[in-house]
Amino acid sequence: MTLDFDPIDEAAANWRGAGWAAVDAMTAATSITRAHQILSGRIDAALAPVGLNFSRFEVLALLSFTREGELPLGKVGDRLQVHPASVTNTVNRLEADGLVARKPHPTDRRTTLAVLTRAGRRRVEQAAVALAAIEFGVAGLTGDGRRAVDAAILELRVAAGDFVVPPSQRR
Amino acid sequence: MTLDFDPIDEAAANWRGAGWAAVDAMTAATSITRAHQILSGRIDAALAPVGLNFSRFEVLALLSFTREGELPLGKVGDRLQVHPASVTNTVNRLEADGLVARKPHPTDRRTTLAVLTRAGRRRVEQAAVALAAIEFGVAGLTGDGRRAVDAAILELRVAAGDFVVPPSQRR
DNA sequence: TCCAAATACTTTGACGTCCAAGTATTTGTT
DNA sequence: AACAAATACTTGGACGTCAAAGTATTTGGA
Repeated sequence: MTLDFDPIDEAAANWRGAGWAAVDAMTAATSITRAHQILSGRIDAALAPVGLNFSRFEVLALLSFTREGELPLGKVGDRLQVHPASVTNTVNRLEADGLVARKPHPTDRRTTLAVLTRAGRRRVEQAAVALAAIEFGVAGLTGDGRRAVDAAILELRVAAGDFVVPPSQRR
Repeated sequence: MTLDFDPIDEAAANWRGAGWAAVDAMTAATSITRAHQILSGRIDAALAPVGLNFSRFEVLALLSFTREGELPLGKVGDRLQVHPASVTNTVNRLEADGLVARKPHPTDRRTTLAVLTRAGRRRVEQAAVALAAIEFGVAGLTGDGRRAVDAAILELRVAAGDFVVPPSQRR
């Protein structure tokens, strides 16, 4: 079911017709929402044969970048910006698949570490290859388009307080 | 917990360090994913006091743009690009709140129409005001940024086959 | 030293999404 | 006319997300 008109253009026309405000903001928000839908569909499809989904992959990748291949669950949530309950859930499933193990923190007994297993490391490599092969779902975006998206969204993320730009490297 | 570095830059550096491919594609995909997270959080927060969430709002808005305030459920799914099961679910809830009613299609008994109620029409107006007030969550994006996002994502949507540009209006 | 507050994680429950399968009805062919 | 295929929607199940509440442990005063 492919439409023969741009549904976002159509929505914008409807909003104007109804006299509703912030039409340009609406189209930007809708575009981003739809882009996310497209990407996440493609990414999960590419990861399914490898036995992962995007959240699980993100956790494995993050662990693989650390020196020891381990990180407290809380840090994982902070880095990936996901809710603690989601981290628990994701790590449960990774653990059930033997890709990660839980290990007590050596000095703080409140804390649990997620440790990448041998199998987890192999798996994340496969997944990275699979994702690169589909260009992370952004096939269809030119280099310029990708840079434009990165730059525009950087504004949004900074405004949302995702991170503080240190005074030394403001652009 | 605000980081003092850009987690996406950090991820890009890690990917390069690991020798993984398609780093620019990865950052574009991650940016879009994060932008979606930010927007959907803000939008749902703005709609909660009105008693809606974004999916429900989208259905009401779509109905409000039609001449009769009604549409077959299938059309709703096509326009909003959501799964039929999600439409059923969303309409169930809207119906439970008295914002929409189901009505049999006059000639095709397979088809069910969703009809906007008086209350539904009032509610969608309130919601539109609430969303305009927060600029659909894109506060932080300049006009240029919004246009850049729209244009770039348009490429992506066309490439994904969201709609076919009629030969008469190719740009 | 003691204890309230903060921190770290898990559990439970409400919702949202999708897929796959099931029911009802209509369409298109033979 | 008969019936297989397509269409429209619903149902049930698997998963993902978040919020709120619960448990355990550590921290930071008084």
